[in-house]
Formats: sequence, C-alpha cells, structure tokens
Amino acid sequence: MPRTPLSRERVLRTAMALADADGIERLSMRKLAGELGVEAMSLYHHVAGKDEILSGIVDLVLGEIELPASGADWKETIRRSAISAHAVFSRHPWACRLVLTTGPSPARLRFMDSLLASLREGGFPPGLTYHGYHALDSHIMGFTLWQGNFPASEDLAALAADFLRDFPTEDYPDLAEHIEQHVGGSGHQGESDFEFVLDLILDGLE
Amino acid sequence: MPRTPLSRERVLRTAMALADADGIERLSMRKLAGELGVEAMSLYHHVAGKDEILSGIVDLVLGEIELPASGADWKETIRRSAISAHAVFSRHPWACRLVLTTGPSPARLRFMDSLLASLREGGFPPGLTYHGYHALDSHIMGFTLWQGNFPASEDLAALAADFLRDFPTEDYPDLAEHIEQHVGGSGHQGESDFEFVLDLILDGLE
DNA sequence: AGGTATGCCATACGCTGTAAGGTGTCAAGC
DNA sequence: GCTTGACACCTTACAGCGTATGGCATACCT
Repeated sequence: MPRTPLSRERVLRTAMALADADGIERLSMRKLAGELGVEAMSLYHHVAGKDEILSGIVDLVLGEIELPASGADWKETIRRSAISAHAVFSRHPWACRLVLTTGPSPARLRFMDSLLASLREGGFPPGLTYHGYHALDSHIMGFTLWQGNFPASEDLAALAADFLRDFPTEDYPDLAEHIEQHVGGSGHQGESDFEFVLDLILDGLE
Repeated sequence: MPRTPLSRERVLRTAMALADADGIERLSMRKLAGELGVEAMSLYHHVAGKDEILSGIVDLVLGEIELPASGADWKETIRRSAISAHAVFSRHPWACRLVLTTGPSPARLRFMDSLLASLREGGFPPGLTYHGYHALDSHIMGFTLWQGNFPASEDLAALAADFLRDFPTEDYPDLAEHIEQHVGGSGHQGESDFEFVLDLILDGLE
C-alpha cells in the first residue's frame, strides 16, 4: 500500500489544518510529520525549514482575503475587503500574529497594492493615500490581533469574576462597567466593533 | 566576596534589560541566570517560571505609560497618554507583542480604567465609550505592533530594492509609490503617522 | 552546639529545530 | 537480467529550551 507521496502543497495544507486545530504554538516539525505518516526530517525535502512553512501558511491565509475590486465605489469596496480580511483572520487567529514576524509575502504585497490602488482611484492624493493605507492596515491587523487574543466568552466570565473580586468595583468603576458590557454584551464583541472603528476611519478619511 | 543576593526585582530588571538588548525571543532562563552570575534553577526561588517573568516585565513596561490625567480636556489628555504609550512601546518593541499573550496585568487594568474614565468624563455615553475605548486601544497597540516589526531603515532599503527588481514597477505602480514614500520619507514613518490616525479617531469620536 | 531555614547548584527529563549520513525502492540503460 | 543511480524517506545525533527533583553550603535562632 503505497502512501501518497509528500509535496510542498500537502505539507503546507496539513500544517495549516494543524495550526487551526491546535494553535500555531503547538505546531512542531515532529507532529506535522506524524500527521503525514512520516518522520520529521522527511519534511526538509519539500520545504527549507520551519520558517518556510510558517511563511507558506501565512501566504495561504492571505490568499483567502477578498481584494478590493477596481472601479467600484472606493469606500464600499475597501469596506468589503477589510471585512473579508477580518473574517479570514478570525478563521485563522494565529495568522495575524505570523504576518508580523514573517516577511512580506506575495499575497501580502498584492493586498497592499490593491488597497492602495482603491484609495488612489477614490481620488486621494499620494500623501493622504499613504496615511489612509496605514490607518486601514493597522486597524485590520491590530484590531483582529487584539480580538484573537481575547479570552473566549466562557473564560471571560471567569476572568471577569476574578477581577470583580480582586479589584473592588468602587475603585475601578469605569473598568467594571466596560467588563460588564463585554460579558453581558448585547452583540458580544464581534463584527460590529470592528466595523464601528472601520467606518470611523473611512468617514474620517473622506 | 558575597554577591548581592537575587530578588524578584533584580530578576525582572535584568530580564527587561536583556530583552531590550537582544530581543525577547533570545531571552532564556539560562542566559538570564548567566547574566546574574547564577544557575538557571536559582531563578525559580524568586519567580514561578518563565511566564511570570514575561508578565512581570510587561507590567514594568506598562507602568512607564503616562496615564490620562483626570479633569483636564479629555481629548488632549487622551492624546498625551496615547503618545506616551506609543513612545514606551517603541522603547521596548517586544512588550507590545507580549501584552497580547500575557493576561491582563495590574498596570494594564489601571491604564484601561484611566482611559475609560477620561472618555466618560469627556461626556461620552456608555455605548460610545465602549467603542471609543476599543478604537483607541486597538490603534495604540496595533499600530505600534505593526511599526515594531517594520524593517529598520537600512533593511528597508534593501528590501525595497529587492521588491522593485522582482515585481516590475508597472505591475504594482501604487505599491511602488508607497514604498518610495517610505524609503525617501519626508518624515520617515515615525511619530507623525501614529498621530495622524490617532487624531482621525479622536476627531471621529468627537 | 544543634537544628532549621535560606539561597544556590547539579542532574535529569522531555521537548524543540535541524545537520549529516544511511537505507530501501524503483526506473532507465546496457 | 543485471547494474546503476536517483529519489524518498529514515536514523542518529547535537545543541538548545523550560523545569521537576533533590542536594549542599551558609547563616541564623534557640
């Protein structure tokens, strides 16, 4: 029974699945190899090393992002793309952190160019395009990153309880209020928060 | 010649200095111990483990941030604090990444509360305070994080040269323009970019 | 002087990424 | 049919990591 041979493609796909399932920090060469029914060193015939695997799966993730379409209304098209990016990073929370540490990948450059092009087409002069791009990119990455490390709602409840015990409400009234907004959140901390700030930036740029 | 004994304080201070000098990823228990003229296991009599060291030094860094003062003009006081936070994180680029992975520390909670209080004092209703806080916090962390992983200017020049060679300018005209803005940057990508988006958010909230 | 607490060290375990070299299988050429 | 060589995978080993366990010397209190 000959097993299907390895390939860069298969290695990266499996690595991505493993990162999604167990978290990126639990992804090791040995475990990835085991998942593929193979020993660790065999992977090195298809990828240069772990770094290449990491940048490889980041690129796969970035490729899932819907690029701002050319031609249409700049605000709406950028909005759609930003929300798509946020959704993609929410599906793969580890990717957001990796984008920062791995170098700029082809998919990243393509995204950057599309976003910049949309701004220019929207009539922004170079200077404002420059700043607008940074505002948007930093919001997409920063906010999502922040959200990805936010405790899951069950943990949050426990954490909030701890806090309210250790730090009496009367000393930190505003923080207590904020925490309650998170816990009892009408619309949990989800899409809407991201979009609120996104619109703030888009309207501000306009 | 009795050496000065270890202490939690001394361990954390040295860890911080080492992180500043070599980068957080090069900070190991063995190296930290060596720096203190001691073996690795001796550290465990003063801190519970590496995680506690990490959250400890993050807390030290967060403590350096100037809190929004109570009473004054909300916009100006938040602006000052945000810029202070940005400056602090620029001094300790590793800290920004760690804030996300270590749990909320006392200094973090204090900062959150002050920021929230300033917004409330500025007349914001609970809902807008909630969103405004996230917009500001996410910008401070996200933007600074992004900036911290940005290639140093000498590397940037090399990277930009690589890019302009591999990806012909005519295929990615907007990206090429953006890169040139970074390289030849009138005011490099420094304080001004951070403040531009900060003001965008502050004005938007207002 | 004896007991005990304190502060540090030595050893060891299981984990990591990966360099170097070995082994088995299979296709092409004579 | 046999040899040759390429290819895919494996074995072993090394240096490093965080840390559990237990030992030892000093210093203080009774």
